Amino acid sequence: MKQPLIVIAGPTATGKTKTAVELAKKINGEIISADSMQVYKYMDIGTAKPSLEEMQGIKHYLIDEIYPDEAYSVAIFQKKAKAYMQEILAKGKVPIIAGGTGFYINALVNDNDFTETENNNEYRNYLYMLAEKKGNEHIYHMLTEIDKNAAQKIHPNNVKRVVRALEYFKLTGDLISEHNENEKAKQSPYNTIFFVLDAERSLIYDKINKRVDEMVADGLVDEVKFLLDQSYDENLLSMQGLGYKEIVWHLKGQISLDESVDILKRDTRRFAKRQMTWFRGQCDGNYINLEDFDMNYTLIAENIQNYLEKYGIK
RNA sequence: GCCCAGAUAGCUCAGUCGGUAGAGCAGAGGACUGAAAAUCCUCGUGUCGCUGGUUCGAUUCCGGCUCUGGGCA
Repeated sequence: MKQPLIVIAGPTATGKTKTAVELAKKINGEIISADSMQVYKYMDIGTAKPSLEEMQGIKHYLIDEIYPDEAYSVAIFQKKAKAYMQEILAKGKVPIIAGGTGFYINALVNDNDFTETENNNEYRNYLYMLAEKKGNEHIYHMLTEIDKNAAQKIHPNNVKRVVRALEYFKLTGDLISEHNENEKAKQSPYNTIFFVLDAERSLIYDKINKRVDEMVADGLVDEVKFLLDQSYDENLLSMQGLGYKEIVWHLKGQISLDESVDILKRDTRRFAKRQMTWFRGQCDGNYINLEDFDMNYTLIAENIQNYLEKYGIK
């Protein structure tokens, strides 16, 4: 019997956190965050991190886990999330995965293999330099010679992925295309029950626009200023998050606050769209339309609970 | 009231020396397997303000009207 795994996903600003908390209260659960930005300490407003009140006494994992200059990745997420799942189960509670980073969720659900390798930033930087100097086609051609199948799937302009494919070969001696195929063919070790929060596009965009305004009113600019004052560099991965890079531009005097807010709204809308594409294409989820429940998260959680009971999961 | 300029894609505008039109932005769709809030790919038909006229044919020329700027009174 496979272990059940409850996932609550959906685009940004749809209320994943609220839903997860309400559900946790009902089924004696604890929440593991699948979010690539809420892991960072000090980054609260811009990541829409739940406050202690909003957590309502439910324990959350992988929130405020690391400092903004520490490394984080799918592999780290997966490793930690798996450990926390066991911890929660050992307590006799139910782990609930909640978050918007689809890539992370997939890695966990499918238990993808991330064999340990050393960091090799030198080679990575070398490849970037090559792309810069000789053009994207140059490193793409290198990939064609090593791993034709991978090259076929990656667009030459997608330098990031071309570099990763080359790097993967350098580090492991294996072809990334083979690795990916093997991982895709794998059966998930879990009995995953996947819920995707959803709503009319215009409604989600509306919520995003409002939420960004609220973030600014709540002191987003000061939060970014604080991070910079703590000498967290603007080039850090964490500082590339939505709401951080845009405000940095403003603080550096490149654009007005209004402009940065408009760009932030737009980029967040685009992000939500990408999330929806991901969930649509990658995940076999049960869609929950917020409007069907009048945005009432207690009702939504109840609905999820009923579903779980119906299928004998909890 | 008079004069001038404009009225074209959701927005800002280009253009058609008369043969029903195109950029940027916004937006839409997709990819993704150790950076993923990242990275990358694809997508442009709209009563050319309304209404008469000239013409084989008008968004394009001419007249009138409406609206919006600016100027003069």
